[in-house]
Amino acid sequence: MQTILVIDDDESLRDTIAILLEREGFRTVQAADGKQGLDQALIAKPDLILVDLRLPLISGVDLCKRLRNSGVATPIIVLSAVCDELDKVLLLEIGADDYVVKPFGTRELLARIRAVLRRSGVESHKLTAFAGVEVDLERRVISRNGEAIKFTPAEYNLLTYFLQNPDRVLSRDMILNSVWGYESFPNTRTVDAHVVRLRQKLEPDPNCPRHFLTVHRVGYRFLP
Amino acid sequence: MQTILVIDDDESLRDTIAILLEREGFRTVQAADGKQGLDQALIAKPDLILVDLRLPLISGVDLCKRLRNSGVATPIIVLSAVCDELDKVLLLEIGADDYVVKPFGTRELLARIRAVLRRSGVESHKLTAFAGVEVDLERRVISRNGEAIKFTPAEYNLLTYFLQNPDRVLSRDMILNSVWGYESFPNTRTVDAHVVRLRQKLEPDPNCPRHFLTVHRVGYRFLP
DNA sequence: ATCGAATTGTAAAAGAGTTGTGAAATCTGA
DNA sequence: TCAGATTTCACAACTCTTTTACAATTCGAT
Repeated sequence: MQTILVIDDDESLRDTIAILLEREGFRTVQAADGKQGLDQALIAKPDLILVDLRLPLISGVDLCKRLRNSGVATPIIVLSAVCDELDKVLLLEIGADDYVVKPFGTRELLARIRAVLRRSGVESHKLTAFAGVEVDLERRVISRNGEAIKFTPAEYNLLTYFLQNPDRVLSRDMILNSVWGYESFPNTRTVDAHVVRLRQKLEPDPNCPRHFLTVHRVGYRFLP
Repeated sequence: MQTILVIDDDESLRDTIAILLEREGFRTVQAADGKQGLDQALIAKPDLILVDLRLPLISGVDLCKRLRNSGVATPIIVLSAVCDELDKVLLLEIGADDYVVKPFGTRELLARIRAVLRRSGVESHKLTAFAGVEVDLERRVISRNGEAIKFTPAEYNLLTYFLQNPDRVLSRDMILNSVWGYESFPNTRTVDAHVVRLRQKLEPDPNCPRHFLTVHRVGYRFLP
């Protein structure tokens, strides 16, 4: 769960934003002035900071500067009541990632938060299975040499199971239990059928598998 | 020359604003109630609308909703006598661009009008969903090749959710939670029904979707 | 080495489940 | 009450999964 720090001296706006964010599954921390904000930014270690430009004690601009100077890389979105005071160049210089002009729509705010989080987040949830083949768990996309390959749900589940258990001998029963669950009871041959399809889609030469190996009389083994 | 429609039941206030605006080089059109206002908004095609919240016949809130629902993207500034009745989030959800609390200074009003006009002009808040289709989050207007398309609230919400989560696999449950909220429990087929309508309205060929893709046994994925 | 029983590879058929969609039922706000 | 929006339903169309059948392979015992 991601935490967002909201720094604004307008309590009702803070609450509105907090409710909105919590409804969307974020955790929120609030601060009413720049000093509190700075403290919370360091203590609560939020994933993103929403900060008003005009703040008591320490202004939003100073807050950004100080955070950046202490090596805090948390993404920051600046809120501002006045369009004109938003010197975009300045904002970027002090290390803000985006800005929103008040009054703003909830959807706009959410969209910007998501965009910034996505940009700043650990760029990509990509996982390299083996030479040329990548699996993007978040997007549920599998690609070879950059080109997406279509997988059915069962194939996808089986592949990710192999990925999570590389280099181990996996019996058909283990595979059935882990991938198909305890509530369905397919034939063990089902596993074979799916492995065949994984090989056809992913092995450079499906006739001579180098990654999805058979372990005779036991099951299979995945070698990255 | 830019035209501004002023909707307020207080005739002397209307006149004051009109004189002020005309002195600044705007053309003005007036309306005394919500019904007239709606008519004028459609007939006079103003560049901006100033509207009081409390109006005879049709309230300011309804007026906004109706305009946005009929695909009118004209920027709207809401006037209100009471600060408290200004639920800012609500205002933005119904598609207002800014608000001014009565009594207001002429300088403030002019500044806000200019700011809104500037924003709505060049730096529009339009977001390109995909080829030919634009979504204006701020005004809740969706258009294809410049022509507005009517969307019901549920359709609009679903679309913006897709827009905010491009290229990700979204399960029906995720969609229900995010778009419908935790308090209603519609059937998962409801999602399908709405996706169908999005496709009918937005896909070049609804029979062969290129943007609203099905992820079998999981949900959907939006591809810009 | 060779045989044969067991195991695995594989295409294709059969089966199960999912999605698309129009229409009906239900809900909701004016 | 009515109109529009939303949700549910029913069934067709479709995709995916599982099974099946048979060929190919493995491997231990002759």
